[in-house]
Amino acid sequence: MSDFQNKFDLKIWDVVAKIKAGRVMSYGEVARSAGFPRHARMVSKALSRSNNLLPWHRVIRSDRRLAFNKGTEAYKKQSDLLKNEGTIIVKGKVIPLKSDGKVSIDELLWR
DNA sequence: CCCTTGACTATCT
DNA sequence: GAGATAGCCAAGG
Repeated sequence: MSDFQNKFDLKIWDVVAKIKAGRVMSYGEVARSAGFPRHARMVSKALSRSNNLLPWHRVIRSDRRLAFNKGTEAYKKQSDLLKNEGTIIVKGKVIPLKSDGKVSIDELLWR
């Protein structure tokens, strides 16, 4: 394993581990938050290399769609994990929760 | 080295 | 909104 991967993975995993249930972050946001701007694509690799004990399902694309292709097992698994913690998905897009933990009615009606 | 590969993004049509 | 397109950047062949 390269030196880069070692440091990168640790920082990325650290950020992802701190995403609260019901909340999500995009690959780019995670990368920036970890101190690696422009490394969104690397985040996915760091996650695939992880122990799988972290909330990897809370990391989605910047347009709020899941990164996997609809219909795949991975897609189904991720959406299940998200739904299990109260997050809802409408028209393929993850609806963010408000700070009080409830779904914004505006977000719902808007689509 | 050069080329291809992504669990990506921002910016046009 | 759906495509296409051009950046992005470490890894692996």
